[in-house]
Amino acid sequence: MDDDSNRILAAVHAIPRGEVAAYGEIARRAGLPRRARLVARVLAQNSDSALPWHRVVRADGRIAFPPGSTGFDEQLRRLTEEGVVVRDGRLTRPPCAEDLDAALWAPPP
DNA sequence: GCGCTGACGCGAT
DNA sequence: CATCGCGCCAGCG
Repeated sequence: MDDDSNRILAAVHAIPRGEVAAYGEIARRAGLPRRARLVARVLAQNSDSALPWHRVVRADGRIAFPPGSTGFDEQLRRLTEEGVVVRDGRLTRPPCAEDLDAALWAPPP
């Protein structure tokens, strides 16, 4: 497990319940711009069951797994369970970097 | 080293 | 909107 992986995993852990982030966005937060594919690899390899990997989707709001695959179904199930609305494998509202920034950096009310 | 592949992203069509 | 093409990067044979 190298340092890059740890930063990526930390960024994924930071995604609030009910929110989602794009692979590229996670990479950016991990200090690894243009490494979206690396994020995908790390998630695929990761064994931590506590990791909210299902909150990571593609930049256009679509689930990365091929529709019908077990991974797709599992991610869809978990997102739905968190109240995230998914239709035809796509989020009703695509992941917004600014919204996520606000959610993560906003001071507690 | 080389080419292929993929849980990616983005602009063009 | 849906697709395509091309760039990108790490693993693997």
